[in-house]
Amino acid sequence: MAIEIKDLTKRSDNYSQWYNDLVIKADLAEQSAVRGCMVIKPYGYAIWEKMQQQLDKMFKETGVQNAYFPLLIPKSFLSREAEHVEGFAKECAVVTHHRLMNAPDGSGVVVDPEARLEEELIIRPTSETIIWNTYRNWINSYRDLPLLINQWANVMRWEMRTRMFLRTAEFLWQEGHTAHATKEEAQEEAIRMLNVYSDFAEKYMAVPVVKGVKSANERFAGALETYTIEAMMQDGKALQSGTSHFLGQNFAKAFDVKFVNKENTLDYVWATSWGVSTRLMGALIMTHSDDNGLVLPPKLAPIQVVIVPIYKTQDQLDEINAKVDPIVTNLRNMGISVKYDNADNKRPGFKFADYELKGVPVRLVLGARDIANGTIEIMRRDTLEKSSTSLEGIEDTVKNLLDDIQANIFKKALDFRHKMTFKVDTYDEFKEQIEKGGFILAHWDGSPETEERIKEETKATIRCIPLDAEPEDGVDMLTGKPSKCRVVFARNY
RNA sequence: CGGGGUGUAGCGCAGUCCGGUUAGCGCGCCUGCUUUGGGAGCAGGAGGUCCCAGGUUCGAAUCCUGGUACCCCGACCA
Repeated sequence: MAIEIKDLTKRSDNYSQWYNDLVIKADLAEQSAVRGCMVIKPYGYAIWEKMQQQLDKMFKETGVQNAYFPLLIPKSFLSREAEHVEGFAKECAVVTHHRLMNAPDGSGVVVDPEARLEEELIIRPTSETIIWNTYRNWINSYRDLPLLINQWANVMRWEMRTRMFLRTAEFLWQEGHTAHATKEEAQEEAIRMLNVYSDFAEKYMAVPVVKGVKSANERFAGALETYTIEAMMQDGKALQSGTSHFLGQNFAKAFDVKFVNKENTLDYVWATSWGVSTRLMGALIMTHSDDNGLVLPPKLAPIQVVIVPIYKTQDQLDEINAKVDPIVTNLRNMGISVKYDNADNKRPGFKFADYELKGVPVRLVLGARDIANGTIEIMRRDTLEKSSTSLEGIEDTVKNLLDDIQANIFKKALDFRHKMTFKVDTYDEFKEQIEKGGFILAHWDGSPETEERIKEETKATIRCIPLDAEPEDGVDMLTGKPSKCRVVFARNY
């Protein structure tokens, strides 16, 4: 397959264009023919699969099981929970007919007007309603609880403006939906899953996140409490990367899901839902990448090590092949994914640039010069540093380097976030700083009106009230009313 | 739904103002030779409904009318 490689837009010139360019040139995804939708290409999907596998493993370690629910939701389900329908009604795709027919004038195919559905079906924007309608039949007694279910699915939200991975009309995600006997248990579950997400983001994606709780304005439609992990992109904007909701008894009441508790009385169950999406791909790309292309954390890179031979003759290639084969075998036995690219239809310089663009963490280069010296060239993608190292023990060198890169890119991102986080006490300072990007820690009086006004005037919203926020008495920078801790303000994606 | 912009080869574009050879350029693709330690060079070749419909004209990618698609900036949102 031909890959057209041109220079990427520079990050500093136009951050959004750089991002868009990168997604396309690194062969992750492309715009589809369908408005606002995206084709995820094999390389992009391979990264998503690595994410899925790890998340799925982490979910199962907490006792969650996978299941699958229908794509289509009867319209009436959506209106059962008032806030929920209010939150999603404006962005739903609706199925109204079930049949096509040949146009009477022979111009093609038209919708058969006879085939109108009695009740329209909604393409799920999220699955709370259809799942809770199902849970009514699954839950009778406290012995059926907790019910911990996750589904991997696609959902559709008819967004006005879309950006690849960050906001597409259709996206892939997982949504967990749990039912519990007590309020406390459900709240614990919501926090537990938030911690799973933050562990995944920080330990696997190498993306540092702030854990927190959303203000009422930013809360999920139908939730009593929404928890979030917020990451900072390289342009200083925030990206909400995962959410976990404590839903109280709202959905249980809307769908009449009752159980008999230990005291033999009937009660509504307590619920949570939580999800992360292909948006995490956007977070991954925007957090680490540079002007040479993608930088992938070793733990999620589909190819962790690429080996490129340099040769003039077939004899030289044979000799290099013989040296490389055992290295490939040894690395694979260590659980490291390796690509030996000895294709002779591309020159080494092209391969170097191409694998850098694709974010392969470690590159090994072996040529006649190395064979004579018993060395091999090793390059790390995060810093682009090259060095010549002994061929002896190269497997351990690679292993250590992968670990080092994983730690280094996390540290780099965390340092950046610290550098771009500011404490601000006056509204004038706030307005000045928000233009420069970053997270702003400021006091807030807790009222939706104040938040709304700040949003209108500065486009900044409260990303979250950090869970680990230290109590600190202060006053709201706008209203002067008392505040007990600082919250995180930022502009966001 | 407001405000801008663009539809010309697989991709990126010039040409349109001021109508006139066979519609061009770069990248990619195919063939051959030479190359290979940072995105190869040379030679040859293939590839077009100039978004669609109608109009003006001897003649339309170019002018006029209508349509359509997509992109960017806002509002909405993970």
